[in-house]
Amino acid sequence: MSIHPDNSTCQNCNQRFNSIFCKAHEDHVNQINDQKICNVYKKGQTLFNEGSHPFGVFCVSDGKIKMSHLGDDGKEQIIRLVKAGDILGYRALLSGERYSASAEALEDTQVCFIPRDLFVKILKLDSNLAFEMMKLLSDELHRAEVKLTHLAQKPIRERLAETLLFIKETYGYESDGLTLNVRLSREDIANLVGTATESAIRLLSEFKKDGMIDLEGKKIKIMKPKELLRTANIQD
Amino acid sequence: MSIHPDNSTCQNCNQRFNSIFCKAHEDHVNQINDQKICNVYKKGQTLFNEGSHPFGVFCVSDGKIKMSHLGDDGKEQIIRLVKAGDILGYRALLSGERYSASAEALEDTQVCFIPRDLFVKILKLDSNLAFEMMKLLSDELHRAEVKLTHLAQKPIRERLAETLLFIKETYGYESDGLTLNVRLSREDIANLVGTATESAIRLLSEFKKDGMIDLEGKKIKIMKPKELLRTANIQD
DNA sequence: TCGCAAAAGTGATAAAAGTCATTTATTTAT
DNA sequence: ATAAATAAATGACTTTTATCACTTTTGCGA
Repeated sequence: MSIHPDNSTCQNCNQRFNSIFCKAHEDHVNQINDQKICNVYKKGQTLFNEGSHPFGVFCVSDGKIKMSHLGDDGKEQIIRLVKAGDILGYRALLSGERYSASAEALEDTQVCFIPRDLFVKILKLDSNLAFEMMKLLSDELHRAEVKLTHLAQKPIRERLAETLLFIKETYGYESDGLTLNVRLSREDIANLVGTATESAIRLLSEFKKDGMIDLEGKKIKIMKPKELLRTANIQD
Repeated sequence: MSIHPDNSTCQNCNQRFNSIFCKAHEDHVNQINDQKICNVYKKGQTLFNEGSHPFGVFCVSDGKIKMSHLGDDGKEQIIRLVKAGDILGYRALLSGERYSASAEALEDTQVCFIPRDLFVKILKLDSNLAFEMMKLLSDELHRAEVKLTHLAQKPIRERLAETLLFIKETYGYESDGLTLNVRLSREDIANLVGTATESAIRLLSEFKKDGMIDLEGKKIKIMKPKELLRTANIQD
């Protein structure tokens, strides 16, 4: 992954109008551009760890990241999949707490860091940005509440189908229009669904046998999206 | 429950400095006071229903409310317990969506309604209030993510113990310093834990047999908080 | 205060999901 | 290119939890 020249300033970032900063004042974007620190994280590298202090927020210009909690017995629960245009690290910063989740690159990823003080200052001055932030938090809260309800009430089969569709919504397809545009380990998929790795593996095999998906190593092809949606049994 | 004179204006509301409006500008509080509409909901009455449109936010001056999602098979999942000083209805309003949860009074409850336009206007003008709102949303998001992880990873026994402690944190004790200051049906407790009603009943009996709690109808006494905490097996 | 409906409680059973042990396949590093 | 390490897959078995059917208790309205 190379850093494209046109992507090296916030003003020209191809995620500019795809991000929370879409309605931010131009002056404020310029200030962010002046103070931001860009960085590349290799696949598997950690952006921050549960328990450490937030010094700012991260803005993803390219790549993919997973955010996860570590459960009491050391099992990881993936709580969010991050894509280009997303920001991360804001939850702990706004709560005034340490990070409650860790962030790890799922592939080589390019990220800009915006220092805490600048971000807070602009959030205070720019009510449009503040509103976008509140909307983002509200949407995330909604997602978390729905997931929580499904974890409490739906069987793993339905949750796995839902998770595959969620991955599709988040990262989309490769150019073939079938293959999910991310490589996740079976363990990651299980930690997204909230189940044992073996259970996720078994159900993926079933889905393949039923012809809903196709598996080829870590590639997952969605062959019958409608049947997958029916399997997910989503009402809302 | 009578309406206390000193409680009838926002300025004198005993929840004034216990609420999100603690840092709001005095002018803005006065405006809210002019436009607010106070109301009493009897036990079991509904403030709003999943699927309907939000026209403002509710601010609780006295009483208790449960907020819940209806799962696909009609089973309710309680996602939040609301107490005096809390606001509710902001999630859908800020997302620009319909309510994703219903709110029902757990006892006779006194609530003020703040119209949408006024709330949004003040939120735009008052960056202190906006920050409090962001903090509130971030805290709720954190709670939801932790709960989600525990639903995915912890057995029901631990989740029930955690739920009892959560009820204690939210509503506190009665004057005896032992009895949880709320009456919930076994079904409500099960819907909070995320389990079948029968399972909740069975485990509550076990907790009683172990001497951790005492049960007397809907009264729940916490006899051994430390052992309950140990049973909850909380690391964070 | 009686009678009825709803809630609480209990037991038996079934289903769902997790765990453990082992094999097979795939990466990764040398 | 090959060995070692890691991940995926599979089967047998156990544990957890839900479901169903039923009894008992409680609370509420007529």
